[in-house]
Amino acid sequence: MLDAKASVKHAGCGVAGALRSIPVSSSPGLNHPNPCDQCFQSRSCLQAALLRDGSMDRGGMAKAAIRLSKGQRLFATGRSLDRVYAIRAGSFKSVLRCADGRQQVLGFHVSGDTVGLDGFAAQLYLCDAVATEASEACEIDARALESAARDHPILRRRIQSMIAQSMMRAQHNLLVLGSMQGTERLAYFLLDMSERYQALGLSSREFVLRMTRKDIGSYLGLYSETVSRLFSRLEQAGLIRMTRRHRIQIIDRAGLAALPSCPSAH
Amino acid sequence: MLDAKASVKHAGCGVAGALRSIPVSSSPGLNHPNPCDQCFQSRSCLQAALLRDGSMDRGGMAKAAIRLSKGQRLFATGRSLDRVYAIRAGSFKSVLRCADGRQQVLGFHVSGDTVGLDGFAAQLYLCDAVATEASEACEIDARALESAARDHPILRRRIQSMIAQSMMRAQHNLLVLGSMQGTERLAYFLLDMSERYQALGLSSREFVLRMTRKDIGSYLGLYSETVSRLFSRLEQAGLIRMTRRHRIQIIDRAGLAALPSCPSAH
DNA sequence: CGTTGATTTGAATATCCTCAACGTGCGTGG
DNA sequence: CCACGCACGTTGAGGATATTCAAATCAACG
Repeated sequence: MLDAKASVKHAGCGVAGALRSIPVSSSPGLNHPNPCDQCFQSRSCLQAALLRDGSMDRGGMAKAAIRLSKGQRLFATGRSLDRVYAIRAGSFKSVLRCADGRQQVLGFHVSGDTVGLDGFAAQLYLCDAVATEASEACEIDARALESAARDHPILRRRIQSMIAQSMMRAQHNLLVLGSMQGTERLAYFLLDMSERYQALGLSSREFVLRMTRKDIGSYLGLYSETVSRLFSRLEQAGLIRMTRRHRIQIIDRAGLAALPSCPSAH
Repeated sequence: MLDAKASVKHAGCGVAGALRSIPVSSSPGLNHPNPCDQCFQSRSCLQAALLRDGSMDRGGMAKAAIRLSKGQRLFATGRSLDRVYAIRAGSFKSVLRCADGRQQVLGFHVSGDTVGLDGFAAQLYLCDAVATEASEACEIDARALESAARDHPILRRRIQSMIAQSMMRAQHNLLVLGSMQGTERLAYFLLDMSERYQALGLSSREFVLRMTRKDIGSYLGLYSETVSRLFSRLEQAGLIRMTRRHRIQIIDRAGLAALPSCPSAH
């Protein structure tokens, strides 16, 4: 059922895959871009739960959706968590903000992801969620979700599974920042994004990175100039190709996965 | 009630304090080294919950305690989570293990801490817990705990609060690894440990680090040689004093907190 | 009291940061 | 529609920081 070794992986071993390998959930996220009859019946996805709950009517998904332009925040660190959000279109970043102005990008989120769940236990948003392009998200009332989860074990386990994913992702990223060097971190990032786009039914070989070099840098613990240089180096090595700066084509997936890795890694 | 800015801090601002500032919990951990009548009455601590539950009798805490020698594991990554552990004596490290042998120390735990809770949502241990010295831990049955939590809102919120703490700690450490340089990371580590010992009623000014330089290095994303050099530099700067290599004395707390910080930090 | 593993220190090197200049693409408004 | 401004991205050079390999020192333990 569960391969202990497979549940913790790293660049090239498939992060998204590993995160998905915890029991319970078979699909990448709780949300379908379009809620389907099947999930409505099984009450296994967030939309279905809310439909049941009456807080959102069947055909009226769009009514509950919020539109955000680039740079707008979905929620802010420290605020009381009253809603979580299902991303319907576009993309977001999670940002941890320090009192002294320092920032750390904790993650990126695309259509189908749910954001805010990492603060579910704390009942507080643990970070800011900022749109990295014009985006659309669907509000989900946290109380309604909690009560729906109480009644429906499947939904409850799904939510648990998603919270667990954010925990595992955070811990895995600690490994990335703590024991990989720049090139490897970037490769890990690209392969991770590739897998996530694939999980969305999009191409895993070619995709557009919606975030800035600076955001990638923050996420990977590097400066934007370094990120830029590493992109160039990967391109020169024939592992990727870039067009118009944000469109990435992965040429040699295996090459990315098997970069000159740190020998001992601390 | 809650200061949003205070809930995310960094080196020198008091990590442990920040982590404690989430609502619900007033004390640093769920466990008292010695369960008291008060907490038995309020059913607000783990021991009390288990006493109530009958899985552990009042005076018999020691009977349920496990003794581990240095290097032994309390649990292993990927295993099904059936127990969490309250540390009664000694200290542990959490280690994330990669399929390729790479390791990352995720955190250190001392007496009074509870380990394993980060995997509660996943129902899997997300990391290894390894004793860094001869230690003693108290088994807590996860099912019993869950059912006790169902009946007692106070206990439930305590557990939620502890899970939230491990999430916040992981995310905060991402900021440390992602946007601080070596000296600052080490200072952050020392101040964090200092606060944690203080929370235990021990001296915050002088304490013994039970882990190796290599473990500290892994935790901070540095090599053990670098850690050693940074210790020496802090000592030469008059900020700390070291005796017998592991006993640390903090001379100038403010100086540690206000190190030449990264100007822009990505 | 000697062995062993951990720690410290040194020197050379690699990596990454920093500052600076320049190029590119995008959106705005003329 | 084009020109302009502006934010973002790329590239270069030099310097700071951390790694790597090597050797010496220290402390704990049998």
